[in-house]
Amino acid sequence: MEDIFGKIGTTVTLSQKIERKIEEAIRSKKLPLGAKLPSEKELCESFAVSRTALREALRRLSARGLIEIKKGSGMYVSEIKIEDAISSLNLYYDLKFDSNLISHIIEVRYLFEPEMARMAAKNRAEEDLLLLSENIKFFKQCDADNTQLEVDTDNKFHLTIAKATHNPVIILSMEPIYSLLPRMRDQFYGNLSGEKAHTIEAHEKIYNAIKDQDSDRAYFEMKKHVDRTWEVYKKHFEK
Amino acid sequence: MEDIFGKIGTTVTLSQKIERKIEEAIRSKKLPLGAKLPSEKELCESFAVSRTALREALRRLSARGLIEIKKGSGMYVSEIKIEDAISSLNLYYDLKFDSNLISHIIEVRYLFEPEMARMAAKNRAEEDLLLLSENIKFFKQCDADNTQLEVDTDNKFHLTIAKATHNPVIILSMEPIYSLLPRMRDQFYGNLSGEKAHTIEAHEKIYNAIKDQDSDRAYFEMKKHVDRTWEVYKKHFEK
DNA sequence: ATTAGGTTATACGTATTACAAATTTAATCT
DNA sequence: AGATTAAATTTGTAATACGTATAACCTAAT
Repeated sequence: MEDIFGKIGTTVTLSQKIERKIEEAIRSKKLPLGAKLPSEKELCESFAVSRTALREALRRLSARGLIEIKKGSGMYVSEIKIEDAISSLNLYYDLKFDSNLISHIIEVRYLFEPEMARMAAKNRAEEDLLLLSENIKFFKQCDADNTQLEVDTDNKFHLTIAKATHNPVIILSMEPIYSLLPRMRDQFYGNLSGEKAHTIEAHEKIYNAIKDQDSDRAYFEMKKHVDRTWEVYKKHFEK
Repeated sequence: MEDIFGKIGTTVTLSQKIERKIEEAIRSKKLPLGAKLPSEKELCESFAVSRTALREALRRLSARGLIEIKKGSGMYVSEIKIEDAISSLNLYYDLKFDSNLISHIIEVRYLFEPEMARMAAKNRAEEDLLLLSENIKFFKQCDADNTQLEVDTDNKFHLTIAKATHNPVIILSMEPIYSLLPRMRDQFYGNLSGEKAHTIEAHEKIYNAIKDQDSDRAYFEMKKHVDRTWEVYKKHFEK
């Protein structure tokens, strides 16, 4: 097929082209982490573009976390922070947030948390145990009227277990999900108050299994726990 | 705590302030999805800033996928695409990619895929079955020399199962992981050739279980499959 | 009445120039 | 040598101008 009349007006703007070029240099490690980019003036000359177009490209790159711009100093290749990596995902969930998404999130927890507890039992460090036990203690003496704090503490318990897997991929994958749970508080966690005693007991059993590095028991106890949470959720949702 | 000597030179640039203001308007739905933003000229007047600062803010927002800018037409609140949401995560993984990350990814698959197969068996549609069966057929008649294609096809099989759960949260969480697997091809999947017969058999068993909506069998067959993959990986890695 | 064609107003893309503000570097002084 | 000051460098903001894409409107020919 001859490409005589191929597209001309692809409307890929100049600043986007510049953005891609610099991004490619970073991805290919030609610009290693922490490296200082040439100044705006030099880059303008290299690319033969105006400062306007160049700067708009740089703004995009900094918005995505690839570079850090320091006034008066220069521009540096930045290590993408975890917050940057998941902020887009968080924003996505934030805008898509509705009851449908809630049930999907509950479902994911129901599905994955037992396996995560299993891995946490294998890989947990002393530090994780400390965090978990402190969390339980705090949860116990938590003001019963402060539902919000209770739910957040509960949520943190589960997130701590995710982190105790010491698998960064799991942590990154699950973090956006847990950061969404506080938003679900008002939606249905209101009737959690009657569950407090059970929650404490369940958390303690899970904690002990993880402490003993008993993977199967950690799995089993967590499964029991999320199964019950699931029931509570369903019951509440039927109203 | 008195904030007498709080930071002054936080160097929050003007364009960042503008960015936040517009972002907040979008998050709070004051600017609903698809809404047309005021023109640059009007926004400049509203915020009382120069076009330069405003445009740099807009570039950031568009880089993050919150708005879409159409030359000659205007700027519109954009539905954040899934690709936008996970592109940051992909970039993060891309830059962090090393043998350590590989083993963590394998571990995550090992951990979650059986449960995902279980859910897929429950929720799969006819369309999913078609995709899976076509994938298996394609894999069978795949040129044995073309390792790359084989691995990608294998990868796609598992991604299709993730999608067959019909849980968008799972899909979003797992997509970045699967998009990383092709990069692992050259690292260790080279010795997969001897596994082709087994892989086909395993995939068929998994497919049949999902087709029959036999959740437990889907879980079991998938677990057997990933366990073996794990063994192959470990064996290869010991070399 | 419909449609092809052109006109015009609007809106975003790029370029240029100028100056402000923060930082770094170099020079100067003690 | 160390501290202080001055100069140079670098990014941030502003203002103006022109290019180019889009959409709405108008006109004339079919």
